[in-house]
Amino acid sequence: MRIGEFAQRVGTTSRALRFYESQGLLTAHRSANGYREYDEQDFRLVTEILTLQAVGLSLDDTRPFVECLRAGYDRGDSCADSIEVYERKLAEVDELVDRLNAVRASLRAKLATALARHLDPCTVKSEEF
Amino acid sequence: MRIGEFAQRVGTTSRALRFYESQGLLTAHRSANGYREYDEQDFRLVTEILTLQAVGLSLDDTRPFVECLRAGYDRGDSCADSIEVYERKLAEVDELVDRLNAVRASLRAKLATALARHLDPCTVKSEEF
DNA sequence: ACTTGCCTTGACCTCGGCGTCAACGTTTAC
DNA sequence: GTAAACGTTGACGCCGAGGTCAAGGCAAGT
Repeated sequence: MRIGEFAQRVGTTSRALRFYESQGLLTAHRSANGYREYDEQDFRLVTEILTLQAVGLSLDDTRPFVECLRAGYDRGDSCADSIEVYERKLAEVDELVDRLNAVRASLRAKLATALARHLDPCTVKSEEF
Repeated sequence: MRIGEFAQRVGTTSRALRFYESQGLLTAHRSANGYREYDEQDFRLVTEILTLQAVGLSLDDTRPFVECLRAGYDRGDSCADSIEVYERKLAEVDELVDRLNAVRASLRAKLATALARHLDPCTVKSEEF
């Protein structure tokens, strides 16, 4: 199958597929005229990439999963490197959520104080922050 | 005070100050030789910018706050536009936290499944995902 | 006079993940 | 035969918030 139809079936664009290839994630076969040809295996690789991106992994983070599939495992996360990425990413997300919760609290406090001051500019003056 | 010392005192860099000026957030006075001069008012403006950036506001989002201060209010969030930014940003953060929590759950599930499979490849086979 | 250290503007670099365009070759339908 | 609709590579654009030169102007100490 050629790149355009393949891209549509797998749910991405030709440009993205060429980009993944330029990053070394894919290695497309070429037909006689130089056109890229994609098969079932490529479908699994690209699906893995897109699924992982959807949960926030960077392209580079998907590399171990893709290599794991290419090594013959039936799942991208059957290899130790992939597990490590899961764990690292999970820690990153945890930390980000914590930071964002702090930010949220801070924003709520600022908003509440500003609104209070807006409603009653005199009584709130000296106790803020 | 000139830009270098001012930057150091307020806790940023000369480059950042020039950038804020290029974005229309600051309007520095110039001394006879063309050097920028900063005063107490600038200190308050820049402090406001940095404080808001620290809680995740974009530079552009700090604009209403800065304008509010320049309009003579003693707080950057004394104006309606600033309050709106608080509310919008708070909603954004809320949504982001929700999304990240979903991502975290998904990652945890993937990790748990992959680890289980790793430990015991046979029993887990048909119940995953 | 000379060096050092500040200042000025302008312009390009960074990062991720492609989008978009240019200029050209191939396949396919009419 | 020819035009539409594919494909190819290469190169530049985008987003935010500045970093990092480069080339030159000023001020001050020795």
